[in-house]
Amino acid sequence: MGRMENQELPELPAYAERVLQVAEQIPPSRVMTYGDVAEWLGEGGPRQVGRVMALYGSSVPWWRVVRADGTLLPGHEHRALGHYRAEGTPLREPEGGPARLDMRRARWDGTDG
DNA sequence: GTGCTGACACAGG
DNA sequence: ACCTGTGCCAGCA
Repeated sequence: MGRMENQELPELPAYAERVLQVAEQIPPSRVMTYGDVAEWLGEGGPRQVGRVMALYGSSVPWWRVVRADGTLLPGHEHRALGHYRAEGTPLREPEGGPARLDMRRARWDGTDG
């Protein structure tokens, strides 16, 4: 047949694959914003990265890709917070207020050092 | 084709 | 600190 049946995985858009690959590189206790990922990739924008994470993010450490203001994902706060505490991600937890990421300390610029 | 939506970002008030 | 409007861009009805 003139057709490769080497189709082990569902076809993932190339861009989505790159986004997920970046997400996997984020070290524990660190985060990148959607915009950071897009900029690091040099392609797409924060909304496109957000779409990829919404559709395919479950296969990578999704809690390490966050909004720029450090607020937690609505509907996933509890799960995300569990991960942050477990890996020691810098948080700001005001008394009686919603926990947020301390972006100044947690943000990772993509350089390993 | 047009218009709305969205795991966003930023500037104002 | 919070809310609102605007810019952004791909996907979808």
